[in-house]
Amino acid sequence: MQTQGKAEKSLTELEGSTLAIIKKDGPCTPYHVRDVFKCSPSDIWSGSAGAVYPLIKRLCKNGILKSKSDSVGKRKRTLLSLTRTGERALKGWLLDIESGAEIGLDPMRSRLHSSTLYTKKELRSYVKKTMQHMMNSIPAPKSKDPRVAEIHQVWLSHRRAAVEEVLEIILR
Amino acid sequence: MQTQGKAEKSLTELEGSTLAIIKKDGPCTPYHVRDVFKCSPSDIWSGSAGAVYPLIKRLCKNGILKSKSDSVGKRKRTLLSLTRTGERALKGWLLDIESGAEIGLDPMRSRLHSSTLYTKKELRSYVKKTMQHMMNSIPAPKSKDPRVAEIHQVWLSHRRAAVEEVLEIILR
DNA sequence: CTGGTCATGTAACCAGTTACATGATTAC
DNA sequence: GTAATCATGTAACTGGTTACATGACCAG
Repeated sequence: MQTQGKAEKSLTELEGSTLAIIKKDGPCTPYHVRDVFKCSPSDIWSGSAGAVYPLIKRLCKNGILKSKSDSVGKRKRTLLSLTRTGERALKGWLLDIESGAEIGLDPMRSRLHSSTLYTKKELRSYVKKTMQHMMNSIPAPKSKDPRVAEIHQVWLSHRRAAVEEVLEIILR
Repeated sequence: MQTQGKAEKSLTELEGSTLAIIKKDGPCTPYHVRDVFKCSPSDIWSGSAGAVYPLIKRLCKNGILKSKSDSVGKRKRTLLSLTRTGERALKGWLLDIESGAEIGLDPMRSRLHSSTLYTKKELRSYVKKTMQHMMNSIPAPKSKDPRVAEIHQVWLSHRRAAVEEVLEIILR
């Protein structure tokens, strides 16, 4: 039983992330939101125009976001911010236990669950190369907050540790 | 430059996982493939009929899978196996470094990148509850191989460790 | 004056979702 | 006999993708 009038179905990951970006980076343009997704370390969200603009239009229509026109010189733009409903929805997303507990998608995990399809040699070499590639080429999300980069590195290290421990189990 | 005649675009995660299932579990039905996805620890793939049957039809048409009719009593079914092309495609997927290095989607990671939107108390409590929920209620993929359950537990523990270390950084 | 960035959007397409529909077989 | 499971599929919908298109502004 919600106290809400409307059905208030909970936000998707893309919607929640979008609201979080807009909340953090103040009134900002859809272009900026796209940019954040484009520079994110995961390639799950391409941040394509065809995804972001319609999404934002939808959120505005649902009263989650409000937009206001602005211009810098002759160049026009739209500044987005959260409505009160939007703030509530974001809070709900941030504190959603079921969703947060979800293990999501990890391509290496999928592959290791099929470890019987590799030879041991193959697997060892594959894991080594892949983890090397990850450490060298997955970019941190760009942020003014210096901790974001640090946190990113911690994530990568833990992922590597997990993969290597699983590899041990498989090979032992 | 491929030695292939056909374009051979690489498999998606769902396609690769599907081939891996069929390869591991011998000639099997689409129904079985669905079942594996339905019981997987991640809810990324629902294993809905509307996803699996068309996917398999597609893979058959592309010469990746071959199907053969079978019946148990009056009940008809289709048994799937990989073609030679399919074996090659699967190998390619299993050994794809770029894809394996991808960090994919992790709902908790997304949220922790927006840690400034929580109060410290809120965040501590959220993480604790969420990790508890994960350890208690994310099912291991069902498999005859006993290591699969063990590996699953290792993954969960590492994920918790990662989340907790990141939390330390945020709160310090 | 050219290339990069800021800025917004659309169109065709694709792959997944939920919900529906059917029917045989097996276990209680 | 009835509920669960095995088995296959479709239809309407949703929400992403790539590719295309336009235009202002700024730095060299």
